[in-house]
Amino acid sequence: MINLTHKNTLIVIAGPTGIGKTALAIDVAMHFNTEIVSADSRQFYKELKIGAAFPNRKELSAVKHHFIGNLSITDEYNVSKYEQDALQTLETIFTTQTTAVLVGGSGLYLDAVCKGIDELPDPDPELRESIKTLFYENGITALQSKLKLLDPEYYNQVDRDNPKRLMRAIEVCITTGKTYTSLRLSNPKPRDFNIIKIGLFTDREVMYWRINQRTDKMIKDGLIDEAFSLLSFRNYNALNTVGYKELFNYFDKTLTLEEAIDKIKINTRRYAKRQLTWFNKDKNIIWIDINNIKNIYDVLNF
RNA sequence: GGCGUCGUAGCUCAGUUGGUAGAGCAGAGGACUGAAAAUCCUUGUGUCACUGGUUCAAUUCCAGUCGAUGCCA
Repeated sequence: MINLTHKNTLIVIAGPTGIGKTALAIDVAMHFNTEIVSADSRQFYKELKIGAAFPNRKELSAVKHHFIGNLSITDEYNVSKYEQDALQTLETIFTTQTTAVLVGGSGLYLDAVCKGIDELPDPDPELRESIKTLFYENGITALQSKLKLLDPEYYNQVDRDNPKRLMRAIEVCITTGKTYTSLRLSNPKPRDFNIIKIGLFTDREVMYWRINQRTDKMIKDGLIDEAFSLLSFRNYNALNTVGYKELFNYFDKTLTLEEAIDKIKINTRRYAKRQLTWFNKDKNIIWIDINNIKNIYDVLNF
């Protein structure tokens, strides 16, 4: 049992994909008669209903959800915008409620709400293009030597073979005229609500079995048609997503349908593992076995 | 039934002119600040099918057995 002050409370529900976060969030939100804020970086996009495992119609009508299908795949969006949007939504919810539910599998997005992220510039599309061009034409070593000049300290810390991170750091240095290191403070921002973090887990075997089942169900529910209808948008970041990229390869005939489905399962498992790596680092998470899910109300009995 | 080919890591296979073996994939672990379902890093001991024989030494050569597969009947 957790002793809380008079402040409002945010109940965070985290965990790997397919573990049952959606159903639990709805249960908890109904219990507290409140609303749900989603922190799933793919459920934002209204075109990804099947592949991003949207809550179904019944679930959506049972509890008010925020950030489900609120964007289009062609929209530009990022964690920083999400942080602002989510905080504003929470503020609104807290005008009438003392409790709110935040649920999702995107660790970075969850953290953005819970502790904020540093003040950094949004990407400048033109600059980003030119840095990409540098990379495509001259390779990773060009990025490395550029970053070494701009921010030797960060250069010594980054995973230097990771083009995305090198590019972002270079981009920040150029647009601000400062080093990325000097801006990357990792200072948690104070929030004026209490946070209780719940993590859902189960045996690895069961988790993988659930993922496989869910993938097969998505296919049955029409994932192939959904992906096919989005084929012409494949270059948008929102479609660099498990479930779609593999089916695009099937449409390209570089994979058979069976291979594509297997690949979706494999990539989903890996995604789940990466999520666990992220969440396991967070010592504030109270872990609950999905077989004893009702225990959550002992934890939340405040 | 005869002849041939194959049987090595969870899977697909490489290799050892005889000194007990290595890739890809899968799996495992990790990182993570405006692309995050993204991106990146680390990680390979297994009765070399079984039983005998030759040999200082066999997964490797020989014989037999079993299993797979192809061709002929």
